[in-house]
Amino acid sequence: MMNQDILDLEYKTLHVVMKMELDGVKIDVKKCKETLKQLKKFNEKLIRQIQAFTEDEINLESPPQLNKLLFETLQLQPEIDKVGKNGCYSTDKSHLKKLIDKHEIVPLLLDYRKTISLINFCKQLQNVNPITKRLHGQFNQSGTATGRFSCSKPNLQNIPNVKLNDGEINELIILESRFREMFIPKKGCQFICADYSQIEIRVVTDMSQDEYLLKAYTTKDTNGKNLDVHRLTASEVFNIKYSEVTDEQRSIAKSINFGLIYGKTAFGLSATLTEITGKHHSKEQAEVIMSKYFQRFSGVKTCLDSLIDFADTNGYSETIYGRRRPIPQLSSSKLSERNAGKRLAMNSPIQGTAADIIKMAMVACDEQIKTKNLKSKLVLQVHDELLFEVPDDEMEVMETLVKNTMENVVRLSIPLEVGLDKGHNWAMAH
DNA sequence: CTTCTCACG
DNA sequence: ACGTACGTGAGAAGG
Repeated sequence: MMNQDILDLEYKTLHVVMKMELDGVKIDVKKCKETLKQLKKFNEKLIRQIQAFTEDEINLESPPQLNKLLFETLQLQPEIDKVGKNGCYSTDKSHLKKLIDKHEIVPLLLDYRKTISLINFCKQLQNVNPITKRLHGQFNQSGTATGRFSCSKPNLQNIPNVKLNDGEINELIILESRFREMFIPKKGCQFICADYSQIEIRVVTDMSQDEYLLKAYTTKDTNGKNLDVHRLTASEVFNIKYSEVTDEQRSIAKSINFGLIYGKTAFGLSATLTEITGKHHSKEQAEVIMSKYFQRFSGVKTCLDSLIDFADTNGYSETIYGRRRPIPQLSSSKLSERNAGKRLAMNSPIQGTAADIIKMAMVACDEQIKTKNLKSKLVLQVHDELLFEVPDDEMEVMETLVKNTMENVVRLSIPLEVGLDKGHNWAMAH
């Protein structure tokens, strides 16, 4: 039986979600069509270039046919890779990237894949409702294992999110960066986009009461700004001064911090290290870093262990607010299944608590908007982010309302921080 | 119906 | 010895 608090939360959320679906979101269909045209042109060119390497036409969507082309006709070496269930070498992005210098067809294939994916996004975004002229995705409130939403028809939670660097010249990346620009507020309105900063790591901090994580979120640096968790992690793990952490070290620390949320192993970390640094890292090297991490962040270690213990004795995991997820894998006779169960036992309370918090925030924002008689509307939720369509004359009130409501909807032992952005499209570029 | 690939958090 | 990072949805191919 579900915890009554969570049940109440779901009932309140239901109402908010219903309005969000009915209101929908406005799409710049013109921009979408123009982008589609350019993508199709780009795609046709790529097909011509790729087919130049093949005798007879092959279907690029077919992994077996692509395998034949790459590893038989063109004689590429599939690098130490294992075969999948169909006896194929994987040709996904990460594997193709390793072959990028081996043959000129590889970058073409990568671009081809991207254009196909972007073309499909274009097609989906044009399906606006003929009456409302807006796009009404379905935010599925029940069904996920952790308490998150999912979204379908179309899925509005996986729209490409690419920020352009200055001087970017890659045409595909530029096209990709347009997708969030296609989401626009109705006339007389702007968007406010509010996202929780590192909410999952903050949840871990609260659950673990880890000394160093608490320090990261409660002390300020010399400029009066909050410490950067990843930088602090790097300085602890690599035994260096906070101010002397390099970008690469910070990046490694970041992948440790996110990895721990998923129950990453030394094997997985070694692969990440190899990718980040471009130099091979063994499992043993990764183990040294991991043990150093858990030695310093011993509160995190204790916390993760007790999450596993809890799920082991109860058969389910639980968020701070009492949302449960059954984890039958923990009693499996197969070790690999039990290990998978342990990862779920660590991850689910963390991801689930974050999901609980943003649901509470959605309800609280909705109540505030109602009592203040505002016309602002919630139009999208993307796990740790809320997008509001706000009339110009409500901008000022809404900015403080949204930020304060989200940051104070629950009281953890460290502050929750919300980043706020506003603009005339979802990309907030200008 | 399953597998692969790719987009998001 | 075992397999190796969690949670989603969409589209295409192949059995």
